[in-house]
Amino acid sequence: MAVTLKDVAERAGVSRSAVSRTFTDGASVSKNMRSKVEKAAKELGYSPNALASSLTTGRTKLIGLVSNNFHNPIFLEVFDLFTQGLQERGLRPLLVNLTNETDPENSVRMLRQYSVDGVIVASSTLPPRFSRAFRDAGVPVVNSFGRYSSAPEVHVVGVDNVECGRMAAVELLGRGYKSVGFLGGPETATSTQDRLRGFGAELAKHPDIRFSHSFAKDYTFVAGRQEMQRLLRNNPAEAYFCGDDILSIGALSAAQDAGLKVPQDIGVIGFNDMEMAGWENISLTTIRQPIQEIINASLELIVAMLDEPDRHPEARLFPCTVVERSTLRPRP
Amino acid sequence: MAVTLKDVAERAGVSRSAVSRTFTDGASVSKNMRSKVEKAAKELGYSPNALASSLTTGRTKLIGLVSNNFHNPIFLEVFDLFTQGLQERGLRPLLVNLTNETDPENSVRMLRQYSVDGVIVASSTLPPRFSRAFRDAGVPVVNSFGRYSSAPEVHVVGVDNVECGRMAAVELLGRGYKSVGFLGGPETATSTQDRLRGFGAELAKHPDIRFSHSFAKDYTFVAGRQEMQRLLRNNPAEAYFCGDDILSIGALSAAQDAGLKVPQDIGVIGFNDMEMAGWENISLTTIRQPIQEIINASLELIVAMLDEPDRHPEARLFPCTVVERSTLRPRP
DNA sequence: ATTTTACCTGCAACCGGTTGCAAAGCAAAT
DNA sequence: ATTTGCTTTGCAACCGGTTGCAGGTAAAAT
Repeated sequence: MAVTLKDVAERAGVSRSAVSRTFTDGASVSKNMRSKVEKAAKELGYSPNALASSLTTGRTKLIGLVSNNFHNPIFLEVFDLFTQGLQERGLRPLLVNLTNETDPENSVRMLRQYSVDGVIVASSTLPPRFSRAFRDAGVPVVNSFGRYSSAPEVHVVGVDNVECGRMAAVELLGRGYKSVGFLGGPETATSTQDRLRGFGAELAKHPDIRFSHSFAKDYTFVAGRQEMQRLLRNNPAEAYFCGDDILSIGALSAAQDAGLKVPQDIGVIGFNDMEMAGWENISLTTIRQPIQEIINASLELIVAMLDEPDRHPEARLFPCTVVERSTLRPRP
Repeated sequence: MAVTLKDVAERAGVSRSAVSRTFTDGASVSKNMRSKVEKAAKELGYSPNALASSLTTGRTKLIGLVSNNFHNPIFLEVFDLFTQGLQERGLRPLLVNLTNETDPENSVRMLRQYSVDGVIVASSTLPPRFSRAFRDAGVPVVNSFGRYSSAPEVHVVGVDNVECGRMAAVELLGRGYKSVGFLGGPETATSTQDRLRGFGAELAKHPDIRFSHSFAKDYTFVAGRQEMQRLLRNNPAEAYFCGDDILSIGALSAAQDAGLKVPQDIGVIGFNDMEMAGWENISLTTIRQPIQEIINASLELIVAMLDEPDRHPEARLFPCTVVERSTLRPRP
């Protein structure tokens, strides 16, 4: 069916090695030989079998792209950028959906069967034991959007969530809100914990400000809306820092239904700056996470690890910025 | 590094073939042998290399998941369902991002290098020459969300867009709108053309109804908003059938900015029924595309083609349904 | 006890490439 | 003309599995 090395070799009247060499760069082939082989290859429509070559080279150029986050539109952007970035570098993403998967062993096996050269874990909610399991299996790992740790076990690329929490607090304080709330994502997500910590730390400097916090069940519209509805029933704060933009939009919807005007009656600041946040009918003030930079750095790291698998784990953190739109009242 | 068949064979004191056979089902192995091998395998942490075995079996269990649509949140659902479905069937998705790719040859080469067993083209906007190129390369193809044709060149799974256009028209007429518009996606997309055709065909039966049509540049919020802004400047229709939900939301945002009340002053019906359409702050009346069914059928077809590559191409179409929410006025 | 049958197992070749090694080719240097 | 040194080429072994075939073994049939 498919045309192989041998076919090309026979057609060109040369050895199989010669054909192989013309298709691996850095190999020593004469001009003459190369053109002969290329001619034959073109005539037959040959393209080398990456899987077969991986057997001897030990490189598949396959990268596991692992996530459990298939409900947050921001991850569509993430997948887009990752797949394009990998393609540009001659790598191919093998997508692994870890929704409902709790056993790291299982996913490790799945990826090892395909001898991936590396794994990118793109998730802020996947427990660290997954990344660890990949690392223990000897596969290079980068955890994108993962938790920063001063002694990272695997490469981590993302933002400093503690700092982001602080930033949100500063922003709210700067606008003169006297009572603020943290409406976080799932309490178990480390990103949530970290942001709350930063948020709380900043507010601790201002004991006159009333400060409360609570958590939504997931990073979803419904969860954000429900939690805000609950909050509104009982002496709500003047402004909330929400766990992400989707939660914010849910919260805004609850506020709107309650007849509250934004930003006059209640303020909201989100997190991520997903595309939707900029839509005119939403116009969410939010903290922008530099996705493109995070992804570029992740790709850079994973590529670097291909040559240097035992590279010492590092954390690369990028600063976030406040994107002002219409859901916080102006500074006094 | 990795533990191989040979290692297990040596440890168990048996031949390599024996090990191979215990891991391929349907092979003839005695109970005794099996337990010996499994013991050794477990002790060494062996799992077979799928790529190596693909060399002889001709099966990689890799399926190319090809799309150019990384900006429409509905596709996150699509990817979610496809990846889960493939995983459940023991297949792995190799994701290919065809954004900005115009040359089918190139993508064929990419997938052939990895000897994918099949390709799922998940896109309503990718030109048919891509699917055709895969088919010509001898790779089983299913085109999901593709255009229905009475003589399909490849397997197509989706909806009857002509019928959907008709359905939208019936719905608008039923609500007593006297002037209606079609605000389509890119004119070049076949799905757009088909829906317009169905929409127009139904309206042709009602010459008293004013009917106009125009196209947005992409299936995006911005494009929908812009096009609606343009329409509003010049004697707009009473209700519009938009190319998809994202366009609808953009259009609604323009209407809202113009001070129009929905559904009193203007009506909108969308297409897809993406998650967001159900959000309370959007509450879009729309035509639901049965995504889950489309994806299940696509998976069924691709799996069937693995055993029967020359299966005659067929089209599987699913009926759409109107999901009533709040953007069309009630029936008289 | 002998033959038949069914089931297991190992050998060795093969899948489609890669690569170390040695021989061959060639040009420059002596 | 011979030597030297570099480049090019083919041979053959190998990567990690699979599989047709033949020989071996044990159970069933005679």
